[in-house]
Amino acid sequence: MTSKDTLTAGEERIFRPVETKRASEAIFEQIRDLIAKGGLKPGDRLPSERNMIEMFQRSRPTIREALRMLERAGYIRTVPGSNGAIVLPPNDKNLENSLADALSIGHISLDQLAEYRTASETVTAGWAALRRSEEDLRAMEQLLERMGRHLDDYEQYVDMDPDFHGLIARAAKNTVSVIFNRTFSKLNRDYMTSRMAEMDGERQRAMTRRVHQMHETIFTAIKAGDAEGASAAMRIHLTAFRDDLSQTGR
Amino acid sequence: MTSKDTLTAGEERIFRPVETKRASEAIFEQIRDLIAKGGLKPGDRLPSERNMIEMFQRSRPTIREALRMLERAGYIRTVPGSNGAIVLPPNDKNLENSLADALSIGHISLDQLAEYRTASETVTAGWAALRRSEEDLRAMEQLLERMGRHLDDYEQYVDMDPDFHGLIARAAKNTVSVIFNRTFSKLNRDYMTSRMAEMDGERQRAMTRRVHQMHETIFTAIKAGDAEGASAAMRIHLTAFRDDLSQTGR
DNA sequence: CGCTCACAACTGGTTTGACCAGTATAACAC
DNA sequence: GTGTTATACTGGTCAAACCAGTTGTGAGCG
Repeated sequence: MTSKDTLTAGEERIFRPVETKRASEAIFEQIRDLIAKGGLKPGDRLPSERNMIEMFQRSRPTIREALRMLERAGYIRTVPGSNGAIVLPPNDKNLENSLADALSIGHISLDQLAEYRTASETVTAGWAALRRSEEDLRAMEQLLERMGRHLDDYEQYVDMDPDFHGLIARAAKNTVSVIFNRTFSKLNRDYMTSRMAEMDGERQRAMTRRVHQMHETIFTAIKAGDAEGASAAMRIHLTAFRDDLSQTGR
Repeated sequence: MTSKDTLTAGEERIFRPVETKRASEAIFEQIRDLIAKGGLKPGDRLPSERNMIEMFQRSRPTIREALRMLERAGYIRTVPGSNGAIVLPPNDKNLENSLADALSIGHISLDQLAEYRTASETVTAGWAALRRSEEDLRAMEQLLERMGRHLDDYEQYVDMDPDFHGLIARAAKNTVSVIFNRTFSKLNRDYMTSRMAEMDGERQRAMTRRVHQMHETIFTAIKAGDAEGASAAMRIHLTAFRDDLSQTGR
């Protein structure tokens, strides 16, 4: 307050942080956006570094910094000698990895993850009931039938579980659901199998059957176009499943 | 099959891919591991680039490539002039960036994103109503009051909107919600402002007021511990908001 | 003595030009 | 045809330099 007319620190929220672009950052964004918008499809090649020098009017180290960023973000892969970096297919590995990182660092607890997953897939199941195509239904029915043949082999069954949930996400016609679903599935899977391995055979079989029945219920609701029912069934399924697992002790 | 004793292409999964390390990659891993293992804590500074030249016995461009990767991965932040890159606290931008990247690379339409966001924040609002602390309520109330003073300046208002939703996510006590919320806000923001900029002043003000009223409603429900009400209000808010924006034409 | 201010010694951002070890391709010999 | 070999690329790396900005320091002022 005693300062003349200079702004002091600790100011109100009048200013937004100014983003001073690094050249490499700008190049990164340009290429990233082009890929995201489909201007560059998976398998396509970027120009060679020396060609990009002319295109971006920037030096090679600068361009290389941008390439390293793109690489880290999972957009491209560069191999020496081979002409130009290759655009990678959309891949959730990065997402899954960073989520896994956050998990291991301990910022996200398994409980919170499970809770969010339950909510997410509950909604997704509802959408699936409204939007599933005949093709979706066929795929689910087929998978369910296959899963039904493995009721006594929980490992096999658990292996296929993510696929079933994945089909639902696909049927929901929302890409965000699909991506998150895959991430959740992957993160939960190890946990799931290890917990089930602790059970005795009797319990494993009982649980597998319970799970399968819920899957059938969910499928029936989705087939009937019953969004409410599908959501409810999914919520019960995931909640019950969580309880089942946590009962195993610890 | 007819080849003598040489291995043909398309071989089985006998070999693991050999990883020929780039120098910058090796440096990246060294620093990343040091940070992950706690050898470098958030707030610490890396040595200056020129110092690292001697430590790693590598040239500056090489070291800079490693720094760009670390930056992209969310481990550090570099500011010009300031001595040495700063180690960031885990989880912060890291996850959001890879989430945003993964979302944008997956060719996700804004519609789908908005739909999922609506569902996600609806659930989150419900949790917030059940779990908000006094501190959470105070923060929301304060922010709402400040926002109420900018009803005629939609730019300012829109700027604070993500903060409000962020507070709700925080109150929901689910880290996944917080992270996703931030990601959604980030992705929606540019879109939002550009759409509102197309409106005439009258409409902007009317809309800002409508939005503010919904914010108040949501807050009231959360304060009252009314999960159903909070969820419902949030759903209405986001849905109405989407409709408002899409009316703008195109 | 304490404060201010200018200057030097940094910092990160960028460029240039060069070299190396590989790869792809096309011309060549067979 | 097939096999070989140049050659002209590619990415990976280095060195030295410049700029614009920050930080730290110390001289000089009050």
